[in-house]
Amino acid sequence: MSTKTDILEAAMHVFAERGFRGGTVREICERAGANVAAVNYHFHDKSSLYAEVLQHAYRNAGAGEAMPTLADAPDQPEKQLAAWIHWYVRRLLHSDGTPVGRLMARELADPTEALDHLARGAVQPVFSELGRLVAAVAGGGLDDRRLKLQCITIVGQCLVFHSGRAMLQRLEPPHFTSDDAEEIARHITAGAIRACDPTPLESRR
Amino acid sequence: MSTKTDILEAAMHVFAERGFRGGTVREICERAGANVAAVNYHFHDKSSLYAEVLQHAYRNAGAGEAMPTLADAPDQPEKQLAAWIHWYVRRLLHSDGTPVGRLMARELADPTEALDHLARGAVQPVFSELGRLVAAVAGGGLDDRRLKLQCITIVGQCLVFHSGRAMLQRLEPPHFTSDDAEEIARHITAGAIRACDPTPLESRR
Amino acid sequence: MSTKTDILEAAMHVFAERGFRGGTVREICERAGANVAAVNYHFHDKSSLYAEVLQHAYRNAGAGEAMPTLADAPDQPEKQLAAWIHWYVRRLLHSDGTPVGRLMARELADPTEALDHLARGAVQPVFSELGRLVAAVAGGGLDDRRLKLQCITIVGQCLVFHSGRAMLQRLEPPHFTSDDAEEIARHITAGAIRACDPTPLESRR
Amino acid sequence: MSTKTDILEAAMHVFAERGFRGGTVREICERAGANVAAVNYHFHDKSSLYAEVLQHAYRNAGAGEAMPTLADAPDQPEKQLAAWIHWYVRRLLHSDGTPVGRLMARELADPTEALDHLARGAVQPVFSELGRLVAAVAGGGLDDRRLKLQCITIVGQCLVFHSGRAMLQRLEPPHFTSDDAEEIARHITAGAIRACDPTPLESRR
DNA sequence: AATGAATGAGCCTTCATTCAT
DNA sequence: GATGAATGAAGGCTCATTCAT
Repeated sequence: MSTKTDILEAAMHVFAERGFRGGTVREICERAGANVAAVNYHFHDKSSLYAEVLQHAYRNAGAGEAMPTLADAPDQPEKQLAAWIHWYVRRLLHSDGTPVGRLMARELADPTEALDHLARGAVQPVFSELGRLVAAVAGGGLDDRRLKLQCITIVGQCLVFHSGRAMLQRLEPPHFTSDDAEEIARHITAGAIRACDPTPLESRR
Repeated sequence: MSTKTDILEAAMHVFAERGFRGGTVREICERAGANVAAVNYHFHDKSSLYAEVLQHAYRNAGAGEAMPTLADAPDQPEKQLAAWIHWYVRRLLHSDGTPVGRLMARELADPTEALDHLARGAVQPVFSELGRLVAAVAGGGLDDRRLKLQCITIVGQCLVFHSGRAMLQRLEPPHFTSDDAEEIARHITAGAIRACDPTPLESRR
Repeated sequence: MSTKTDILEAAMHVFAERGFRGGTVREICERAGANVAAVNYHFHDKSSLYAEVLQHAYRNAGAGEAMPTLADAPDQPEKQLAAWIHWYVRRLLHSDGTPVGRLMARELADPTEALDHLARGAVQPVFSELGRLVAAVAGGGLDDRRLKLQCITIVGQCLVFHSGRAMLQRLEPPHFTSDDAEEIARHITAGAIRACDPTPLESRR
Repeated sequence: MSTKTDILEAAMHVFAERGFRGGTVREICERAGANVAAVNYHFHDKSSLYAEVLQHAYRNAGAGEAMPTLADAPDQPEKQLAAWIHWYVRRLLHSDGTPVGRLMARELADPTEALDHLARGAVQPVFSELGRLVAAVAGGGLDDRRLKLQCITIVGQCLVFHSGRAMLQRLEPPHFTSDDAEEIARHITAGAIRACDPTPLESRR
């Protein structure tokens, strides 16, 4: 049983680094210390292996740290939202263990059927929790549509530091790295809390 | 001269649909009605063709509309920032004809050397203009680092509606489409302008 | 294991007939009854296959007979030198089976990196033995430089009957063939022994 | 008419350096400052160009220095033979102008129909002269067959320093170069004169 | 349960040649 | 007389997959 797991682990890294097409069965098997035919033997297909890799990666993704929820401190929504954003940014930038981020980015650029499972299984709960937190911070001042917009833009602000990494490195010589996770999180949190202020823009003047 | 353009156009679509590795020279040439050797003759390389496709796509993306700049109305920075964001979101979501978005997403997920040229040549000026606009709106109230953070998060909020498209479709049944460009742009603009307010968060309470 | 040998054998003939550039992997594999990918699998490269072919051919050339050495009869250097020359000429002209001669001639006319290996691995020991024989016949009467000159010219006299074959056929209607190996060897030997005589040319008159 | 000559000249060098198969029409035309189609326009074929190149090369080959003949000094055959050998070695090693030697070596390793013309037109007269010189030195002491053997081995000794160049460089660190032409020629001459001595080998002891 | 050998499809590229101008 | 654009055939190589063991 060790061989199968070894291949899964090796494939995760290879696919993350080179993509589905770029990663070769030979490299995966070499890295796993297995035979070239092992992939076809254990997973029938390169595609099937890839699907299992995505599942495996997502299952092991949240292993590191528990997601902060509103339920943890129902009376301190702003603090919890800040904690959530910080947690999310850290998760994106510190890709120490499993390279979920890269796999995810590739999957978004070139969706396969594996994305469906991921959406429902792994992303949905995280996104729902963000919805609850934002709603609590806004205190009911946002309708459903604006609430969703707000959640998406928060996620977008976090994601850009990961998915736009390659471009940022080429754009801003003193670009942001994983060391700046806290600064980034504070910036996004501040913007998010202000945006939840139901007061219309004009009346603030 | 038509053959070269035909190949460029065909390659743009093929690369957008299948990626650099997945797209084959044969398919490109077939689509362009040219010989397999034509790519080599006109572009020397598959890689070089890809690089030119990226440049071509990015340049022709905003071909319809000129980018709003601060210089167009120096005394109305907020209006110009709003215009810029609207322009940028529209550009991302209305990919009529040229599939810039997919090309860029793929390139970011799996950078090739073509990204270097693109960053310096085409992206930098757009990003710089955003910096000028945000600085003007903030009225000097932001230091350099916070200015950059703000620019990146604005771009991130726009991008997520495009790059996260595949996920949003699977997450929110009434998801946002290109028809909602204006609503999205308004939301992002509002947040951006509030974030430029130099008043500390606490004092507003 | 048969496939690998089959390919080696087929490649030897194809390369001998068409040269390294002219011989195609496809033709080799067809001749060996193997798949096109077999070359890559067993030899990694067309070049590597070529290198192995050269070694294989040179090694199997003298397979029938062992090279005569001075050590075989230390007190009869002239007889051993004669034997060596006879052996060498026969080896060149009787290319039964392995076409070493053509391979070598091509390689010399258009050296590849395979020549380096060949020189150090296979040719050096043969040439060194000739040096020992000539030195013994000369009885110490030749300095190092003249010794080397003598060895090279002996080899040259043998080689010309093979490498110049194509020209000799066109020059001398009753040209020399492999049947004349013994006569040729005797002629060269006689010249070589006279040349080893340390007496200056003039004093013999 | 300049273009045609330019191509001929360029092709001569390219073919000498890379061989017939290795040299590309494109490189030749580039070097000649002509269009890619020029070769086919002026010579119809790559093969036809090659044939004309060989002819051209041989015609210009002896341009440098006149061949020493017996007729120049009928009473000093040894001196003339020495001069002839020296002339021949120099011609082989000093490939300053036209690279005839390399073209010839390639042609020998892989004969085309062009070799027939060369044999009769350029090589035959040179070889015949050598025959006359050797016969004169031997003073009638050699039968026809031994005479021919002797001529061939003389040529072989000269040739090996050119055709075996690549191997000699890899075999003897202080190998012989074109600077050593005179030393080489003296060595070969000495051997040749001794070999012409009709006295049987045994009687010299 | 697992493997080393072997396969066939397909890819990028090169090259001599042709053709309209 | 000469050329730039375009072609088609072929070549080396890679890769996922299969098969006998």
